[in-house]
Amino acid sequence: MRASGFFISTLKEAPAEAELISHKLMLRAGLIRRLGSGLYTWMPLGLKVLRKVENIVREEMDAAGALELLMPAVQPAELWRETGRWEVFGPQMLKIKDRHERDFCFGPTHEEVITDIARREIKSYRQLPLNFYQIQTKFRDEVRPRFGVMRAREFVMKDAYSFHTDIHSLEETYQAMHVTYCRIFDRLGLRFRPVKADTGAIGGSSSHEFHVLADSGEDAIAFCPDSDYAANVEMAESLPPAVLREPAGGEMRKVRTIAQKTCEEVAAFLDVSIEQTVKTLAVMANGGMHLLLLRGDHHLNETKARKIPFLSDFRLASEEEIRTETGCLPGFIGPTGLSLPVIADRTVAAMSNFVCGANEEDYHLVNVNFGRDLQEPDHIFDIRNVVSGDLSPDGKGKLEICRGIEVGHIFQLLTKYSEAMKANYLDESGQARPMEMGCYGIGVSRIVAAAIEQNHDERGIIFPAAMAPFQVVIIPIGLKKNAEVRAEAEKLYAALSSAGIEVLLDDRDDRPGVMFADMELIGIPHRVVVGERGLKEGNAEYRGRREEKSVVVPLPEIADFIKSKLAGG
RNA sequence: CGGGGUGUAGCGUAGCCUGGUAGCGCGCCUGGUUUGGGACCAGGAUGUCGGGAGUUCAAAUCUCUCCACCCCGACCA
Repeated sequence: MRASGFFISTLKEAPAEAELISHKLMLRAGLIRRLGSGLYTWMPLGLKVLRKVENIVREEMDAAGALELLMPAVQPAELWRETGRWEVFGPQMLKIKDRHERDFCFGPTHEEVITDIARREIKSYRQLPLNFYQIQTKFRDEVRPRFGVMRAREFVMKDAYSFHTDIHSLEETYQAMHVTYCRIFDRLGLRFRPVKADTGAIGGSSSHEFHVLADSGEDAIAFCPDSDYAANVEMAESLPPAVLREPAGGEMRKVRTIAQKTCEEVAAFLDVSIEQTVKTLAVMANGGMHLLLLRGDHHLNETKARKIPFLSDFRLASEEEIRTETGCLPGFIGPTGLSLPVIADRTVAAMSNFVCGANEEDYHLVNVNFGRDLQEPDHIFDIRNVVSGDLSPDGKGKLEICRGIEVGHIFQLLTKYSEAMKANYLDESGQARPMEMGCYGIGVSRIVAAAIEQNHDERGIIFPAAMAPFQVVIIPIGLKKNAEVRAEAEKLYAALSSAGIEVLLDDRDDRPGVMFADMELIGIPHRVVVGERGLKEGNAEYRGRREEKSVVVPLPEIADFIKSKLAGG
């Protein structure tokens, strides 16, 4: 490709709307342009990158025996009413009406459609297992689209759905998809980690998310450096402390803590560590107030709390409710002297001589102990997020926390959809049985942003080879002025092109600095400069995108030199 | 949806408090000189100052209202 016949549209300054580095770079490099909130055009350059990702996904899915099809983006409401998700999915679904006032949606996902296909087409156990996939545009009316294509409303997704006679077969495909996903992300050159995930509203048993590791990731991941344990922080269990509760020390005392409301403030004010403090959260659930106890530096995990039957409908109590029940303000409440049910986190249950609110404005209690100053907690549960340094649930070390961008998610749906939609097959004995199902998603467009998030420097994008729009750029210096430069650049361009290498000839005849800066911003992995200076000695210059210095290569060798670089040399 | 903020040329922005003929950098166009890290000189084009209403002799500036976008939070197969 010649730059003069292509469309390169770079920006020196990033539009103010972009916050995240990948978003800024994608706009500056001219990969994408925004049309509206969460709506992006993939420009020719960006589309090349997107297609690279799609093709790798396609190749690996095909290799794993999955079959590509393409379902409609627009789906009739009837299907969604069958599974009850027309209402359940909520405002995230873009609902539309056709000219006959019939309800449709722009598909946010395709379980209903594929299950409809399955029930029509699959009759016999002899046809199973099957795994269908598509690469297609989805629309989810996100509460808050942000970060460019990272969390856009319209986006490209690969979604696969498998059908089985039994759970054993489902497990096999699930494992095969797990392996396939690892191969895909490996080929894309990404640093990633599969993590155990909450199965969420979609239901089913097992579920893994695949996260690209990046500081800007939206999800927190707890992982154990000494094993392959990794889980979404929402999901990771915090084990009870390994040490037993220490014996009670001095008398409980009431201390004045004027205007010191948060545990941080109280700890600093009393000059004790925050690990000695207990925070009390008042929640309304099951028709009454409950107190949740957490160590001062820990955070409530709502998902875990909701799994406790009598807290499933909890919400934080209002200031008014707290005042009525405890007689004081939030910030000074504590578990002593109240006849409200107390649910202690496992860590709190093992604490002694702690600091907590006194249920009196501007006062806290110190040296508080269960069994002495108040009764033992009514319930002990794991209700907090794990933090760095916690014991790994697999018993193999301590957890660390990192951030990740979710680029893949695999689920075992079991018969949730096949039962709702009567997708049955006949088994060996002629019995109708619901198919077991699995579902496997990859956020294709998001991968591009995630890759940039993970691979960039102050000059711009550094594309992994597998998704670079071009592998090599030839930059001639003085193209119009110097016939020899032109001839040699063309010769090299022809040689690399005919070798099937994706090469860009920057024939814009701009100043060298402009061409260098553009190509570095765009992130082309390999660069060859052909200029008067080198030609005098019969040389071209090569520089890798990650390298600081150029190397001089004799002209007759440059094509082979590039080929060996592309081969990984 | 709650809280905060922004909207001025393609991009980045000044001006707004204290009302008086809209400015700068980059980009773009023309001509010339340049050509190894985002050139220089000369000339030029581009603005319903987000929309509407109001106050005023006069509104980018003050008031009201609507819209769009961004940030934080809640949400997220």
